[in-house]
Amino acid sequence: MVLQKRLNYGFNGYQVPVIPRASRSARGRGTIKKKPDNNQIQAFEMLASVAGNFLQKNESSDPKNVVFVEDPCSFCGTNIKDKYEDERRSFMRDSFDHGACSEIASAFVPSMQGKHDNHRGMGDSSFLDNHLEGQGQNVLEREDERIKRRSVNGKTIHIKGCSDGLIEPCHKVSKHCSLANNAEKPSLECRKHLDSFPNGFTSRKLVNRDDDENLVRCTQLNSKNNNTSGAPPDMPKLKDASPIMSDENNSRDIFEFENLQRMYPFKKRKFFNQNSSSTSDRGSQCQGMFDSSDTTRVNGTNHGTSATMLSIEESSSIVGQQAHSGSRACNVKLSIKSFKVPELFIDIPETATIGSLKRTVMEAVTTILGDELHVGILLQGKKVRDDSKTLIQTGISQDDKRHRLGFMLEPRHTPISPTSYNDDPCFLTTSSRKKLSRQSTSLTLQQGTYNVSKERSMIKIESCAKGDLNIVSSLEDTSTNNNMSKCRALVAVPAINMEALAVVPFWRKSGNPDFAQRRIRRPFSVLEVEALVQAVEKLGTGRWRDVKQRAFDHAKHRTYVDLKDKWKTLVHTARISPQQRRGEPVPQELLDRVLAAHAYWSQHQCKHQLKPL
DNA sequence: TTTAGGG
DNA sequence: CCCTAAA
Repeated sequence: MVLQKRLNYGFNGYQVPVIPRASRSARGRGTIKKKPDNNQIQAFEMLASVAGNFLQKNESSDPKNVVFVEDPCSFCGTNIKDKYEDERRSFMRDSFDHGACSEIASAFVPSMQGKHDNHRGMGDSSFLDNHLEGQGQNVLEREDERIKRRSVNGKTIHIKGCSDGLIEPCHKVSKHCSLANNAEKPSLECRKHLDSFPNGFTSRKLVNRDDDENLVRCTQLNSKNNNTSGAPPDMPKLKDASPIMSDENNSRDIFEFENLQRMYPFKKRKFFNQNSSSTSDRGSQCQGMFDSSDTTRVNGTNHGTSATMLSIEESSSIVGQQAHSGSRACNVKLSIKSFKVPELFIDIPETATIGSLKRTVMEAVTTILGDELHVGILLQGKKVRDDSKTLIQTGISQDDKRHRLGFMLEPRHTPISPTSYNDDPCFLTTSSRKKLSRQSTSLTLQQGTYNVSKERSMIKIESCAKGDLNIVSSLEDTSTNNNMSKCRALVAVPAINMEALAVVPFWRKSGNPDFAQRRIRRPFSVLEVEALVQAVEKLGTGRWRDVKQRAFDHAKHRTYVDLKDKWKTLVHTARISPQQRRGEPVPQELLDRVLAAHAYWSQHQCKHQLKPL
């Protein structure tokens, strides 16, 4: 079926980090490959998809067919609006107070369209405040006003009650989607779902309900449909309900299905279209959720192009699909590009027990993920099971940056193959990883750069969008020069996939390539070039380690491979005309020396001996 | 781990 | 800069 195809397509885009080559070829630099934070983003996007659904309007080709659900839902027995508002407030209170990413705020503030910029840093309190105080109020308390506003925008919003179950609508969606073109009938019923964000996102009440199988299903993707190599991502499993749908239930999931898959193609294309992202641009990858139900939200540069499912610009978080909405039944006019989970700070004494650490982390994470999960802790790849040990006893101290502490979110009721990740979580077999990952999210403690008091270990939890990791890693480079190196960033790596929600944190060395991040680009300065030239003149072109040691021993970010590469480019640069050269101009004198040295050492095999030039 | 080269 | 075969 078409939907499945599209879904899998999207998943593949995520699963298989194909982005790199394609994007890299565009410019050959500043692109990302197998970024760990992509996975993170994915994961949280999955969450976002639920959250986003709340705001999503699933507009048909006819913008008039925008429907909101207002009345209490008989299924959940809750007034959606009230519930949403409660959740929103709770979320805001719990999260934003701690410097949550502003993007989240926007996610909860549908009326702030157009006000969201990329590059919003975390903890942009003023930004948050503004919207929380101002427009945030509009979300529900002033629903009518919002409706008015929308109406002014030429859209008619119908408010309709949710009279039946939350799930039932799902199976109707496909129909409605197909009808969407005709603007016959908006997928009204679907909206019940969509608009019940709290139910899907933070509300465990609903999810926990034993009789709420349907709802659970609706927040899951059909894992059976992994008919391609890539395992489809999944929502974090908030409940140990069966994520597997029976055939008869299949249609029910179409809706969520749709919403999720909708997102992926965009994401995928985004990367492919990321034709000029410089390193610094990656900081902008931290995006929030946006309500782009209003077409005014559409970013002018990334929509309306022929790339129906393609266009997502780096800086935009939502892509309007006006241009082709009419030609595709199920196209929605918005997509969540990325979703940032607010950072959480955990300040815990070293003498605290592992158990308390777990609980603390759990508390924080629970705010977002719901509390049907518990935290597992990995240290050096091994699970720490003894809750009574103290952190220090376990080897978790602020002074040791290398202990590589990892946190996992695991479903309470789902036994996780102990052998699998006990031995080495980084080398899970595909199958075992699938088992694990289905309901697990991993949080990894990575070296970071946060200040911490001497007596306490401050662990920063943050979901990382691309930019974040970038920041972290770049700070790492300079950590030796500041006093921040003793801290760590706890990076949430919710690699949530349908089939493979990897528990695997990111030991780069462990060989898991999915968690590698391209280093930031650092052009060589003339001084560096000079040092390099001088060293090569002395040592030759085949002893890069020595060159490194000799001239760049203190430049942690310059590896001998870097130096070798630089020499390569220097030779090339020296051979081309000055007009063709780019970047900071290298003095001709240096380039001459490069050629000379290169020529010399080409003749004289630099056999481990210092040869005078 | 390093080197050497292609991408 | 990345990725890797080879050494």
